[in-house]
Amino acid sequence: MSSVARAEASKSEVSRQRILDAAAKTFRDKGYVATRLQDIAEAAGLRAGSIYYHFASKEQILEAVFEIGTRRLRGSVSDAVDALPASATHRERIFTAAHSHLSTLLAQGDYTSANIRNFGQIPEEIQIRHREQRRVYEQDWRDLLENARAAGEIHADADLRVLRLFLLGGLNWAIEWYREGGPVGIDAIAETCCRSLFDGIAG
Amino acid sequence: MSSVARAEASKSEVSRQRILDAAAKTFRDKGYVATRLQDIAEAAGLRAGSIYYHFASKEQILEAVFEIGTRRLRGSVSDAVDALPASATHRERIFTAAHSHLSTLLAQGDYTSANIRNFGQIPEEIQIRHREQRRVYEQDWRDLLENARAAGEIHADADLRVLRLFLLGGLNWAIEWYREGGPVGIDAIAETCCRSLFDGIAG
DNA sequence: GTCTATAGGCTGATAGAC
DNA sequence: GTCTATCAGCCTATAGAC
Repeated sequence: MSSVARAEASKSEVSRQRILDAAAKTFRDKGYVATRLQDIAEAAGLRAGSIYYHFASKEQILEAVFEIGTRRLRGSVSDAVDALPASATHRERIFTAAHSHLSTLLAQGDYTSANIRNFGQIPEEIQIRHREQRRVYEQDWRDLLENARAAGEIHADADLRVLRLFLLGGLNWAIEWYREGGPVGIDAIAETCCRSLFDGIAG
Repeated sequence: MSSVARAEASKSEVSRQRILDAAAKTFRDKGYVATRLQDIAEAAGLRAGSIYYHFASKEQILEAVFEIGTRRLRGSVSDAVDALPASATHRERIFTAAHSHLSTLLAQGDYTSANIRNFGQIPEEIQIRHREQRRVYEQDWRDLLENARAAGEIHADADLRVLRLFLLGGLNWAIEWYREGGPVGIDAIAETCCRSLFDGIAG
């Protein structure tokens, strides 16, 4: 009976999800162009031709992965910051946001890191279509930093744009070197980066 | 007469150089896999087939670009730091290194940025072959930071590994957003990042 | 929904003329 | 040294059976 307001996902949705998961992982690891439909199909447990029942083209898979990646990132960070008590300092908010950003990137699936790693090298048309979505997330960060400065928690003459790009860039870069089970955990990275940036490393 | 101890480059060397320049730029912009021999040939002013007089394969072009990229980066940074007076503080050394790193990345050709942008997504075999070269450059940075800490210019309990990866990552990330003639220059970026990291941004 | 089979286009690489 | 011509292989996408 299809009228059960379906409590569980349809077969189609399950496959679609498997394809997206596999694509995100492979895009992240090898890059979009180097990824073959066959790679995605193998990892998703079906044949390459079957993908076209769910997606019209390889590009559409990329766009879906990107869309999910940015949405999840923004969602995680927003949720984490919103969960803080109203009494939280701006510094605490920024730390929480940074931690959530890093955690989403490194531990919560490949959509976000696939997005970040491939964005600069994909066809311009697709970049343009997804730039707006990115801008929204960046705006969240602008607000975080500006509010902190307005409250006097960041000194008045700081260049917030470069600061934002530097902080997020340094965190994003962890994609290139972080390994699960390695010498440093996600908490420690977020902690070190934020504390260093706020308090300085000078002895 | 070929015995003039050749003051100018041979025709072959000129073409080889043109190919490498074109390849570095295209690898940087579109990525290694998405770059066609034809793209390189067009930018270098010859036909795709002619490339094989100079290189045995596309992979060999990549390896040459990588080798040059890392060598130039290390050379620039070393030269800049060595040019400082012996009286320079460790902080000045680190700033100079950061500035030179950034400058090489953003203003001095595409070899270094092609390397940095593609490294994580190329075949593992090539990664391994070039990892040693990278390690040498990273060691330069380890030394810079450790010397600074030993001299008391970085506080004693700092996690230098994460700090190094954070700083270099934040600088490397500028590849993704820096535009020549944009609102912020290279000097300003290096200055903001280093000063923020050393002195902190807390108000 | 997923399969197999294959069309159609592109690209890295080679061969031989000049 | 560089060209043209071409081969061989691969990969996206489609068609039709089940």
